Amino acid sequence: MDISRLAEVDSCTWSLAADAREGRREARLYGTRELVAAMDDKVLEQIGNVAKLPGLVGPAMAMPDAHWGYGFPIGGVAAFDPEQGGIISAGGVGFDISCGIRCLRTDLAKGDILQVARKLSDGLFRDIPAGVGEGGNLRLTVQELDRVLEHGARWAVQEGFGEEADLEFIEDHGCAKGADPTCVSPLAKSRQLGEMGTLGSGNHYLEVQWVDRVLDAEAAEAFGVAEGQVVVSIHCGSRGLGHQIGTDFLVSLAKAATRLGIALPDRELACAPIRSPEGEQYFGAMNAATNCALANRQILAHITRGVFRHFFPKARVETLFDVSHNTCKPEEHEVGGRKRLLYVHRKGATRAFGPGNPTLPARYRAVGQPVVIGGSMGTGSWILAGSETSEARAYSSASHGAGRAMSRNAALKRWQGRQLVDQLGEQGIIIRTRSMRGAAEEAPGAYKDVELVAEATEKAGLARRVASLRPLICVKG
DNA sequence: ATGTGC
Repeated sequence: MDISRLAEVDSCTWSLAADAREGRREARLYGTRELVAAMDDKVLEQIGNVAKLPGLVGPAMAMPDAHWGYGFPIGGVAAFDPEQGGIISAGGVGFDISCGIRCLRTDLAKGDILQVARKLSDGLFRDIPAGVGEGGNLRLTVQELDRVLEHGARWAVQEGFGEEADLEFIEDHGCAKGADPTCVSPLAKSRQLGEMGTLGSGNHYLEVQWVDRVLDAEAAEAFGVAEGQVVVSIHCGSRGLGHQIGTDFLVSLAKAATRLGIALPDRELACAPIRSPEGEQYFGAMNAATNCALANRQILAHITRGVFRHFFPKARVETLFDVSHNTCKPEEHEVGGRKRLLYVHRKGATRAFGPGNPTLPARYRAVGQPVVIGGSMGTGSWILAGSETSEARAYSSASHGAGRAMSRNAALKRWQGRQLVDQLGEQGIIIRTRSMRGAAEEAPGAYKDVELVAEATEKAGLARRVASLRPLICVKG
């Protein structure tokens, strides 16, 4: 991107000035000069378009891992005031509603895994349903699914998938408020009846990792992680249900925008006022999809525990945290000296509440919310903590991953899946997948350097680095 | 992201 159009506010903050004639408010990109300059021009165009939407409060923002998405960039954050005509947008949440990462900490050491790595990868690959259209071991009725959509991970725990103690460490304690299954189409529900407890495809994965380096000893202790310790990260979302809701509401919100005379800078930014029938219906459906994703990750965490217990009967496998990456949440934030209720869209961005936030588990409250930056296949990941400055910087938001640097098609031309899997194997990283095409699309080289993203996230004041993770086993969707 | 794509 041509950064000469941007003002350098500080070394990690780049501003596209408001333009009254174009009806555009400020757009802001966070990241080092190198990361922002390497982003596609489309990121600037898209975040500039978001800055034209009604009821925006503060700048439209892009996180350091941002890249081109549908309407909003992935890595986009924007807050809207419902009392000022603020909108809600399906493109601002993303198709995979509440896609996110469940992070489990174990009391195992890297050496324990190395002794059984191949067999453990067999067990995970056998028991974790993964891949396009891959069904799970559950078949629900519509009535049962409605309970999933209302109660989220709580439903899963009640059904015997996991432990009550997991719920404290899930965003919203495992159940998103405002879910309304009656806003979800029969088609969206039917697509999900056989897909609870499945990983999906694309960038989704389950990874067994070890803690390579601790940078913040106090936060690491609060999070219960230490160097050499093994953790498991499960990255997945709301599967067919969330995708169908996104598809359904793009149409419904576009009609609402036309009816209400909202000028859309891009038709992919279909949206409706938060206080409108279509806006409220999308909010109800989106939260239902969030509960689907939270239940999905809860079931997968339970399956993972089962596989680990087979090899390590006494191992502790506890939920460190579960963060969503694709959400729109009503939150109170201080703007101009007063608290305001805002609907914060985070698309490919993590909520990152800072120290002292009363909704955080007591164990983490003093250090801030755990934030997981998921790396690309076979590279590193990071655990961070929400920082004091995150609220003022980005309504308490941070990066969610390495972020793509190259399209899937470009990656397919450049890499071969089998070769990548073999190369990573030589580095001691076991990749298990049913799709070599998917593996090529997910080539590490098609992503930004996660080290640079994590560093920039900290420098930009969005979250501070706690511990880096290195992969041992990766089950790819 | 996706019973991947009209």
